[in-house]
Amino acid sequence: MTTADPMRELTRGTAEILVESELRERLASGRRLRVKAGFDPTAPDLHLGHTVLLNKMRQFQTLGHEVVFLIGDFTGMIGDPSGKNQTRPPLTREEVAANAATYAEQVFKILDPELTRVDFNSRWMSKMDAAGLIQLASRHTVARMLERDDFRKRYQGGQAIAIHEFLYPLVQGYDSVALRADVELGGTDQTFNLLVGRQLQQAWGQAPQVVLTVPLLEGLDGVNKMSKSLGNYVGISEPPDEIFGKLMSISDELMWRYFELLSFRPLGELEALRSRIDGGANPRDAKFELAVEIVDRFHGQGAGERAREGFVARFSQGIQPETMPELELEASAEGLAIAYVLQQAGLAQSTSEALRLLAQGGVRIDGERCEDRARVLAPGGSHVVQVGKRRFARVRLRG
RNA sequence: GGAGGGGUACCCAAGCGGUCAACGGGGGCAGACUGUAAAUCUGCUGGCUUUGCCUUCGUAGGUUCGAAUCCUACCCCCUCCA
Repeated sequence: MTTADPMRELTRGTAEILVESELRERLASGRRLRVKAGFDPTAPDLHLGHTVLLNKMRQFQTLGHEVVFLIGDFTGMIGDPSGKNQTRPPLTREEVAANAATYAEQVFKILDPELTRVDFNSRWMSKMDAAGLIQLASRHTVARMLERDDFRKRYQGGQAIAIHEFLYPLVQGYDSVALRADVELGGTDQTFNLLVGRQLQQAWGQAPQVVLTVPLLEGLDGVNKMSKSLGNYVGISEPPDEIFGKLMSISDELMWRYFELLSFRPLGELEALRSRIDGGANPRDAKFELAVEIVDRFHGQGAGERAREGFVARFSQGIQPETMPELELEASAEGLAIAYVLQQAGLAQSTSEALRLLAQGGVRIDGERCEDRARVLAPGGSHVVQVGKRRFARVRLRG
């Protein structure tokens, strides 16, 4: 990343920068900027989609700016009953602390701990009294609140909007006032809230923060946003082989999107890589580079290369992986039916499904395809069972 | 308050007394082809002690030899009128 034109990298993969000229001015001032991003205090289990924002924070750190990782514990301790989350139970102080620790563990694989300030908005919000809150509320209008898409739809649709729901954007915006933020980062779904911050800062006589939003990362299917519930995600705590394998399964098109949003490699390098592929090089090798980089990031230097070697051995040469889930089953004298074993190993949801997989040739035992639904594994043995191309388990039969 | 339409497997959506574990599409899984790509093609897609049995079509009852299909009550959703 060159310091010659930081804007080029900072603009990379952004959805919107409001206002871009202001960002240029602040960067040009040479001042160390305070960059803020807010996070839910609920238990985090981060996937690559979340890291798009973290990567952007990291870029600012690399350029020498101060990054504030703000945990919205104040609202979390009250409990937010709004919107879809019908009843989100309030978090205790201990839970917030525990979640913050979990965040730190994951987040510092990307962010530089030395340059990150972890803060909690309860630090100032818990001190604000009713008068202060009303004063805060007086700085914003109902009409502007109703500009927010979901509020507007609910209002027009005759659905209830509780007063306190208006207070959340205000609190979030006030965080920027309290921190005197120069820049706030967030997902595109946060645009409205981030803009409230701008407005409130002006009301408090501060220069309004620059708002920079990043897009929601597409999941492995390349269509929907990455989310745990859709199952199209790569968790940053997953084992190296898993992360590597998942990344290898994405389409070539999506690969470039991931390079843009997830890779730390400078844009110039990516352009060079792209032209090599356009010139006829195997896109798979580019995908290797992406996967190695990502695995290294979360499992340490060298882990990516080991995952790549394992991957090549397994899929290009058909060798079994070294590590796989293991389990031990109690077997009777006559042994255990293969369908039952598959189900117990978690390779099939039910014995019916296991039988279907057998019929379709999707099952291998110790590397040999098995289509015999009546196959029985004898007690005392140990076998590697496999479903499809990438799901394995080592099963020992006690008996 | 009145009139009408609808609730079917992960999602959409047929079926309207037996041949329905339920057409078709999507999604998912497996196979072929590959670069474990994509696209394409093929098969599968409720459960089980699996050549048979058990449980599913909003909920609870009922009619019938037999119901997702008919009847009754109830719950929920949508549209129109007031």
